[in-house]
Amino acid sequence: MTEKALQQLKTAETEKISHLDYFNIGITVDCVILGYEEKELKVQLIKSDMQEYSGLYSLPGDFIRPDEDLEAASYRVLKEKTGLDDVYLEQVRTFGNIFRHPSGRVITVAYYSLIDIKNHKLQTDLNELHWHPVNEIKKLAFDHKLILDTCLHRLRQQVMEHPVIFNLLPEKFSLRELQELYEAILGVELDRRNFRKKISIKDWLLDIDEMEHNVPHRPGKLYMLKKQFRNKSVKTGAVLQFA
Amino acid sequence: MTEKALQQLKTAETEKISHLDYFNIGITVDCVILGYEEKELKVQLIKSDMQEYSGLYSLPGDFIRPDEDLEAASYRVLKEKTGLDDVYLEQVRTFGNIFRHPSGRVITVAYYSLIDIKNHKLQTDLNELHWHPVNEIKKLAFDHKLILDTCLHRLRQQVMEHPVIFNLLPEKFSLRELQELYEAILGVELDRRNFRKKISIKDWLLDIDEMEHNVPHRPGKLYMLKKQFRNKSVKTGAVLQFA
DNA sequence: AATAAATATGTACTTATTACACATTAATTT
DNA sequence: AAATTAATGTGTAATAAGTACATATTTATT
Repeated sequence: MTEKALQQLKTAETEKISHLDYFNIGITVDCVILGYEEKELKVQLIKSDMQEYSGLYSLPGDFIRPDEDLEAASYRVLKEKTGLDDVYLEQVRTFGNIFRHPSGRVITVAYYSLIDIKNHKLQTDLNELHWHPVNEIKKLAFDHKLILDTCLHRLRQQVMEHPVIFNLLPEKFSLRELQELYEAILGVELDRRNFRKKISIKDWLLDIDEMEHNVPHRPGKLYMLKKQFRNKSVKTGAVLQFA
Repeated sequence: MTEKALQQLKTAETEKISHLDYFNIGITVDCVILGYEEKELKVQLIKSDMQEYSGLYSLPGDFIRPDEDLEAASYRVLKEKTGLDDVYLEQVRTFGNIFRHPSGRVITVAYYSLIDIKNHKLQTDLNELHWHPVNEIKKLAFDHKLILDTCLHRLRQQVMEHPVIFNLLPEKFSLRELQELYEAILGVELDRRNFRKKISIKDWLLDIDEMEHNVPHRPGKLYMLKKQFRNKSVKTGAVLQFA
């Protein structure tokens, strides 16, 4: 923003556009909270109780407080809705069409978060949020279907380049579980041998010399993500990548 | 955003957080306007006239008007600053740290734009913006260095996957010019033969059977980008890519 | 006419991707 | 206890993509 714009603002009360008008835009964060269960990618949704969208679900979100960073606002929403605070979270895009919200001008910054549904700290009873398989979602309140699709698109990009997918799995997992998760996110079938070769080349995994338990077939080996690849955000330091 | 948040807002005047507080956040767009000239990537900057940042340059930007879409706001800034309106423009990220702006709480949505410096419609005399080679920029006002770096990082990603780079070139260009542009953006040297092979495989270019003029060496052939690859935004339809 | 500087082009080598089959192990069934 | 089932675990050949590298050609300049 230029000084010119600020001057405009400071003297705005004497002009047509009033000072207040510039601040008459609400700004929120919306969170696409993703989990993985029963070979499906799922998202937390709440039933919209706005008349305009009765019967439709919407994404959890809230206004950004004037004394709160963007990331702090989305972490707060996450903590309120899931009880979790040490989670992967990434900004995706800001949505600001004039008529996107029936109650007035509201611009929203969309984040997506990846959590382990089996995390024992996860509390789903804090509110009226429930898991919904993303593939079954046809329509959402507001522009939330667009927001969801944009986040899923970004997730698919990230997954091909960075080890972010592990945030959706328990600490220990088998190669089969990992492959099924890739397949669920990318919507493709992968060849087991080629998949294992590719993962092996990445050198992300630690063989912890344990086996699966309670599976109705021959148990597979368990692995963990090496510590140096654990990420709570891809963006951390990312702008320095080419510096 | 949930209905609960709206309820909170509607009844806010009876509570500690006043209704006005929620709207007491300014929201702007900032534009990283990029061009290419003399084998260098350049960005349009204006000298900051804020006391806090005297002597430093900053990115062009402005407040979003209450009746204006996000994209409309950034197109408006672009049109005001360059006279151009048919340009490549893409949202990159929203920056909202509490103290990023000395005059108050201002959240900004960053866009980057790619323009052809030799476009005859370009008017650089509309304002006090000037081109600065991005590699020589060490410090900017506000958090604008971070915004610039984030946009450049995104540009480098896009360039590897999509034919966006052509927005920085005149309609007709030689393979040498194209290669030098890739080298400037990616900060690497490329092998001429391998580069040409890769470009040829992409099948982006139309051989228009013309040669360079006024070059102090053997002229090369000129090419154009095929029409179907002309993009004013990578995001157009992108969310449907995996649908 | 000679020189300089850039264009234009192809091949061998290495690395990555894809397609594909069989022996092994543990749980389950008979 | 033996047979069956269902998944794990592994390797190789074929193809495609990426990398390294040199020479003849064309135009402008000297």
